[in-house]
Amino acid sequence: MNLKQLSELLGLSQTTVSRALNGYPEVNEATRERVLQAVKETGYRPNKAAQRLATGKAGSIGLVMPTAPGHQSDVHFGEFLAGLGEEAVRHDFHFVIMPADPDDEVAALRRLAISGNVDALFVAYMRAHDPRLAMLKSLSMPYVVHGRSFGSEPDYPYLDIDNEGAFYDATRLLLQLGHTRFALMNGPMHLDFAIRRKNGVAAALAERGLALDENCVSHALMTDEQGLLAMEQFLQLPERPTAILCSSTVLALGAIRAANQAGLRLGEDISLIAHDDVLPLLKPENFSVPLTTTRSSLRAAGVRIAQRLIGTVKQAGPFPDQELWKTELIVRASTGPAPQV
Amino acid sequence: MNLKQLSELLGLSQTTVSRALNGYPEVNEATRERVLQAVKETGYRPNKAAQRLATGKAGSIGLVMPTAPGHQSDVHFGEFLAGLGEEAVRHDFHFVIMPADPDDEVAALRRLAISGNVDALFVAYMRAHDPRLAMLKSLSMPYVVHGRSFGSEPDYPYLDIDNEGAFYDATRLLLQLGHTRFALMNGPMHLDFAIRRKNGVAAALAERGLALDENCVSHALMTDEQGLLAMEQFLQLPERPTAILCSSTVLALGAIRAANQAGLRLGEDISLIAHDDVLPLLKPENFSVPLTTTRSSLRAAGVRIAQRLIGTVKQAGPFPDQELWKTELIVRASTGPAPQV
DNA sequence: TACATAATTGAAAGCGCTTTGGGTGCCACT
DNA sequence: AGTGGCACCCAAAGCGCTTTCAATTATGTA
Repeated sequence: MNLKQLSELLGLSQTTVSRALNGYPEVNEATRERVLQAVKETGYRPNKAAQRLATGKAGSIGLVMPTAPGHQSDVHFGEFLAGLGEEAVRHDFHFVIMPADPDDEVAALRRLAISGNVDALFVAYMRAHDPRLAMLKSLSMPYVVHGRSFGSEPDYPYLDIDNEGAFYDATRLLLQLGHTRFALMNGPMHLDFAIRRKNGVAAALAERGLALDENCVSHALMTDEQGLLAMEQFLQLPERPTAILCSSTVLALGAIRAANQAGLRLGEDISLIAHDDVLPLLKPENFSVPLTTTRSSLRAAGVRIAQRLIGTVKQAGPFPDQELWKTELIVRASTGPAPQV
Repeated sequence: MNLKQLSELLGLSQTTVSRALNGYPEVNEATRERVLQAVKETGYRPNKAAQRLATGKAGSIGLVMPTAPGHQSDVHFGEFLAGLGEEAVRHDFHFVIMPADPDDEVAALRRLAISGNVDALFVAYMRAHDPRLAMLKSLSMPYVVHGRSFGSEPDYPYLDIDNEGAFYDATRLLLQLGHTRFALMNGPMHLDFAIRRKNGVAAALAERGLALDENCVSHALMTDEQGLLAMEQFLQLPERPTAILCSSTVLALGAIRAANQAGLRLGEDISLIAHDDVLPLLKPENFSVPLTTTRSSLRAAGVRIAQRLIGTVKQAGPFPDQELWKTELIVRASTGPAPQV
């Protein structure tokens, strides 16, 4: 069933039927009713490809999903997608997800953009000096970046959390508790958030005349195994750290396992603060020793970015171009006074 | 840059350029080279919407993502998606993901199908007597179901794991270890896999003249919190179970926390077998007491389903219509002999 | 040399929709 | 009666591609 058939069925022109469906004012209410009725009975749905071809709009936002045979799926991705979806469903938008090898992301993004399949783009996993920014700017298609790109002029639309502030605050808390030996369990070094978090820690330490020992910094994929490994290394250091900052609750999972295996009590022998993306699977309050965290909901960020993206496509009013969300510092049992030596 | 511009640039007709690009044999190799060269230089990419309109094919597979403000994102979804993506990227396929309220899934699937945006459909989270099956059959669009629908004639294309067999085997193992009091921590009751797993347990117990006490069966969302709750209830039973079967490692996470809090030693006071979807985040071998599991990779299932879907669209068939994968029973430390009373 | 045949290329129709640029009545006002 | 304005409706062009059908040139064959 297509427009032509439907209009013939109704004895109307395609024009009128199309107008009736799209809410144009110049169609008689009675005929509009008739059309709507016929749509219900026939189950007619406009062909999206044709619609897009004719209007240039498709009601879809595009994103690239990094993937490869060895590539681990990322819980954070799913959670963020849930947020995007929650908002998209309200506007009858859908996603076009282009899987792409992580090495091929710029090209994949470009292909996606000029494929004509999407109205707007979303990009995440930002790196320092991210090459995708230049490409996006050249594209004349709305986009929003999740995160920022260290070293690039911040003149692009983004939503980010205050990573530096979060880790600055967390570090200060630990300093106040008397800790002096710190370790940072971070995400991959090239990622923007990792850089900023490290800077936040360093800044807070510097205020007390302390510095972050490079041996006490790990950069790795945010999996529990990497957390375990990193923690094991930290614990073997001659002056082992008593305060651990952790870029994800996933890493914390492994880190805590390592600490337990070493017979250390969390919140007493060793203190830990993790960043919490509010993953439904890993609630810090459910850890056997509830975790002190810096918190910011990834899902909420997804919702907000979808709002901005869809709003821009629909030309529904101006949105702030740059948003920086503060995180909350939530104190639970995994932090305590530095142990007396 | 579109076909017209490109062909003018080359002094060729759109026909020839199109044919050159799509690998038709009747075009001179020299001109094909010339076209390919121009494509490289200009960065031309065909408009997918137009392509789809003209051919009816779009190189995309569609799926519905259940979502709603309160709806928890599901790690399993992300992992499965990673599998689909791994295969899709090899064929330059993409996904169209339609977020939809869980109550609206049939309609959403229908909308997606007739939107003309996708070449094939994938559906998961199958229920007993699933209403989507009838709809899919009426659609004349390729689809593959992940899982099956209990109570429906199995005449649709699916890939499923042998849930009944898995839990039958697991139960038998525990029986052999001398356990007699069993509990099953299952997924939501209406889901197909939950029904079959329960049947598997019941079948194995029946062989020994045992039955599954309804008080020892929980049906809940597969989150760690629900696992905790369910376990707490089991432990309060007058005759508390010594053998726990768990539909997911996520549930097991909570269950184990509850057991620990009750001072029970896993693999000694209480034995547990969980089904392992091979989530990168939750490796059963990394649990403080490594978990005995029935294993089947969700991601591998994603890859395979993508293969079948894409293969069917590309008519690179034929593919088996029904596939039932056996699971592996992997014994680790969370199972031990039943404690002497 | 003449003619069938193969190898290339093009013109134009069509995919299903939106939208521009007219119509056609009908009414109120001069 | 003539004019302008309104409320409705329609024919047809166009979005960017594929594909049918036809035309042109090159290559053999008798």
